[in-house]
Amino acid sequence: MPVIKPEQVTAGGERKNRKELRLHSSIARDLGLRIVSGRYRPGHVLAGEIEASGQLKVSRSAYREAVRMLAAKGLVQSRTRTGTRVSAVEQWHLLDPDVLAWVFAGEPELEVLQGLFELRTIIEPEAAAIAAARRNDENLEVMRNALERMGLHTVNVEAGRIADRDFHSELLRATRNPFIISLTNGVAAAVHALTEFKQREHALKRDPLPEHWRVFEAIEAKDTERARTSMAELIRLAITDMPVKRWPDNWTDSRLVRDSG
Amino acid sequence: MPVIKPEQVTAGGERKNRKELRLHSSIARDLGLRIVSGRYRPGHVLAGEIEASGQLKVSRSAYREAVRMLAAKGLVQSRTRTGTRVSAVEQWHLLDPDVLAWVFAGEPELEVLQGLFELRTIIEPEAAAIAAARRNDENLEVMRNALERMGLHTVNVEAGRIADRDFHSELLRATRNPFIISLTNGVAAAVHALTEFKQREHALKRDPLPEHWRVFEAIEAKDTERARTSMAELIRLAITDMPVKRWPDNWTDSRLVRDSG
DNA sequence: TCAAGTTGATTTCTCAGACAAATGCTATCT
DNA sequence: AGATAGCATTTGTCTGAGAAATCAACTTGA
Repeated sequence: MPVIKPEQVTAGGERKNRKELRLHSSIARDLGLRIVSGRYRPGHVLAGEIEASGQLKVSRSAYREAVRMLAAKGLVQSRTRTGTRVSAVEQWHLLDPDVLAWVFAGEPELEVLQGLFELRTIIEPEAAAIAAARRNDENLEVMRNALERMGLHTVNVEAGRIADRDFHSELLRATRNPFIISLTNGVAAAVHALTEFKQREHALKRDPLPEHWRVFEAIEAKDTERARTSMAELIRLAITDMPVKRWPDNWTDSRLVRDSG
Repeated sequence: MPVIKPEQVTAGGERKNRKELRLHSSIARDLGLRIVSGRYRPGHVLAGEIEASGQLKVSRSAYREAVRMLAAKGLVQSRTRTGTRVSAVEQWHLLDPDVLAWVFAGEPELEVLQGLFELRTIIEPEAAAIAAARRNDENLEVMRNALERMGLHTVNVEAGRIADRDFHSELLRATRNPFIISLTNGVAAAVHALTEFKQREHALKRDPLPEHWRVFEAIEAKDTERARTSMAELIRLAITDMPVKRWPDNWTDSRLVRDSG
C-alpha cells in the first residue's frame, strides 16, 4: 500500500489541495492517520524499517524521518530489537495540531467530540475574561475584521470558517499567555475541521454571528465578567449545533479512553 | 561545539542520570534547549546540514532526524534553499512535554511561571470537579497511595516530588477526558521541574500535604463543588510558595511574548 | 521601461548500501 | 535451576551521491 506521494497528488489533475507535503511528512501523516483512526492499535508493532520502507516504495531514511516525527508527537516509540510500536493513548500528544487534525480528519467519535467541547468550555470563557482585561487595540481590530468577514461569507463556506478561526485565535492571543496561545493552534485546527464536519451533515440553520459579536463587545468594553458569560453561551450554542442525536453521560467506552497499551 | 553523546555521559564516570538518549534525541534536546533558552532566536537560520552536522561531529542523517523532531514540535521550519529557521514563538508546541521540560530546564522567567500557573488555575479546579464526578475506586486508590508516599518523603526529595506528580496525573486521568489527560504529561513534567526549582532556592517551609488531602477527600466524597474550591486553594498556595519577589501585573516584555519573527 | 520567462546557484530532500550498537532469545555451563 | 555466553534481529549511525525546490540574477520581448 504505497503512500500518496506529493507529485502524484498534483499530477493527478487536481489542483494542489494542500501544502504539498514533503515525502517524510506524507508518510508521517499516512501512518499517523492509521494510528489515530485505530487501524494500528496501541501496542501494535510496525513492520521493520526495511520491509515498511519497501512496501511504501520509499527509502529507509525517508521512512525513518517520518517515524521520528511520530515519536516526537508521542504516537510511537522505537527500540532496537523490539521494533517500533504504537504507544498507549495516554502518551499521545493529543493537543498537537497535527495529531488533532488527524483525529478529526475522519468521523470523530461522539466521546471525542464531547472531550474537546468540555476542554473548550473550561478554557475559552476564562480566556475571554483574561482577554477582556489585557487586549489592546490591535487585537480588537483583528477580531472585528474577522467577525465582519464571518458575516460576509457565513460559516457555510471556507472563507467564513477561516474568519471564525481567526476570531478565536486572536481572542486567545489577546490573553498574552503563551501556553493558552499554544493551545490555540491545536484547538483552532480541530474546530475548523469540526465546523466542516457540521457542514458536511447539513448547512447550519442558526446564525452564530450574534453571540460572537456579544463576546466582542464585552472584550471591547473590557468587561471581564460579561466576556466570560457570553463566551460560555457561545460554546453552549455551538454544542447544540452539533448534528448529534444524544450526548452520553459518560464515555468510558471510547476508543481513546479504553485502549491503554 | 560537539553535542554530548550518550556514551560520553555514561563513560564520564557519572551514573546514567537519564534514559540514555539516542544520538538524534540528544541533538534534538541540544538544539531545542538553545532555541527555547533564546540562544537561537525566532527567525534565526541554522547552519546548513553539512556544516551543522560537521560541527556537531555527527552524520547528516542523525542531524536531519533531530531537525525533523524539532519541526514536529513546531520549533523550526525547513525549506529548500532557505534553510532551517527557528519558528515564531506562537508556532511552538509549548505544551509538548519535551518543549515544556526544555523551557523549565533553566531558570524560567517570571512571566513564564505566571503563564503556567494561570493555565493551571483555569484547568485544574475544573478538572478536579469533573474528576469528583467520574472517578472510580482505582483512581482513588492510586491518589491515596501517592499522597501517602508524599507524606512519607516530603517534596524536598525526588521521591516526594514524583508522588506529587503522580497525584496530579491520576486526578487528571480520573476526568476520563483524553484532551485533559494529554495536558497532564506536559504540565506534570513542568510542575515537577518547578518543584525542583523551588527546592533549589530554599527548602519548602510550609507543608503542602493538608490541602492535597482536602482535595482528595472532596473527590472521594464525589463533592464536585468542594473539589473545585479546594483545588483552587491548593494552587493559590503553591503560587505563594514560589520564591518570587513580586508578581507582575502584565508580562508584555516576556521573551516568549515579545519575539514573533 | 517593464513584465515574463530563463538560467544558475544553493539548500534541503531522497536514495542506496554498509557497518555499529543494543537487546531479546537460546543454548550451554556450573 | 540459575547464571552466562553467544546468536540473531532490529534500530541506529555513517558515507556519498544525485534529485528537487527555490531564490536571485539575467535575458528576452513587447
